[in-house]
Amino acid sequence: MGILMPMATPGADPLTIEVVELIGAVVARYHEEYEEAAAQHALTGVQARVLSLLSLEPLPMRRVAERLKCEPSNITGIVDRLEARGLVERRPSPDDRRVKLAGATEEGRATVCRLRTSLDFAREPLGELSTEERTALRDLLRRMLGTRD
Amino acid sequence: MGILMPMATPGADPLTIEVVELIGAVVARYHEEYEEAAAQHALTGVQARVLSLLSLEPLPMRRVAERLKCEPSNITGIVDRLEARGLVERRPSPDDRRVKLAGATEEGRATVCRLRTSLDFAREPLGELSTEERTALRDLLRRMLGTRD
DNA sequence: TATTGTTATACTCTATAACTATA
DNA sequence: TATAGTTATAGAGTATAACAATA
Repeated sequence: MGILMPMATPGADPLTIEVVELIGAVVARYHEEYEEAAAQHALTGVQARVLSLLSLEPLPMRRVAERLKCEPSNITGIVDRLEARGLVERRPSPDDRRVKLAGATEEGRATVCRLRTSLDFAREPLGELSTEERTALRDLLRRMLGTRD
Repeated sequence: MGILMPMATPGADPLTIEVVELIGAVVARYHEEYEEAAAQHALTGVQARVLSLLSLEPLPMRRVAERLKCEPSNITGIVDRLEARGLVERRPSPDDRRVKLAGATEEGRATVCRLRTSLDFAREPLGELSTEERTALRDLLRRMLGTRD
């Protein structure tokens, strides 16, 4: 665990540097908490990610790879391991017999629910902020990410 | 690549949910850009992280493991690979002959400099924000993270 | 005895390339 | 021929357990 990086930015003003460092801290915390929550259910971070994705709706393997930004060949093994534990099922697509749709089972969806409960990143640190502050944070993050709205 | 997670938070209000999603987007972007910048220098994310760490000051292997929040046995291989490329050196500690200090070489530090230049996460999206907005963002992130200051 | 770094082992994730079955 | 999923392979990161050297 732990793939994060504290990298000062040369040429930037101290304020920008501090903001970048704070974002790094948020990223680190987000990851740690996610991996921990996943581990509590004997899942890796990637497995938890795929399971959450498939709990919303069944997806062709290829789509899962796109979402994860990895090669399709990798999805085979990840879904294999989830399927072996009864959390995910593969079924052929009615439209195209080449396609397999992967979807969460009942138990898979239940696991995702418990996973969400473990993941207190949302409630805990954000709990410090008032509604006005959350709104301000939302607007700043939107602008940072170039979200049009 | 890609270990990130879009997880709605049940029970939370829409504003909180959106903020969590935005943070998820920032985390995803941060990771992608970091991995990309590392790959441009034929480094993995973890290697770039360790190299940056050691470019500041030499550290005992054990300390590197603590910073990365992983088992010390893993650091051996990571430093081996960096050392094989001449980016890092091991030398015995003068204080304790059990300890090995890992430090970046001249070339290692040069690589870290180039890495930083590639990593435009700081300048680009933050460039959208005025000084006042950056200050506001800094204060909100500080409060979120419980930074005392 | 305890600690530091290493080795050995096994598992997961990753990219690449080749294969199969469909289209 | 093109596409979806798989298999095979190799490399990297990870945790666990056992080991040598040193404290």
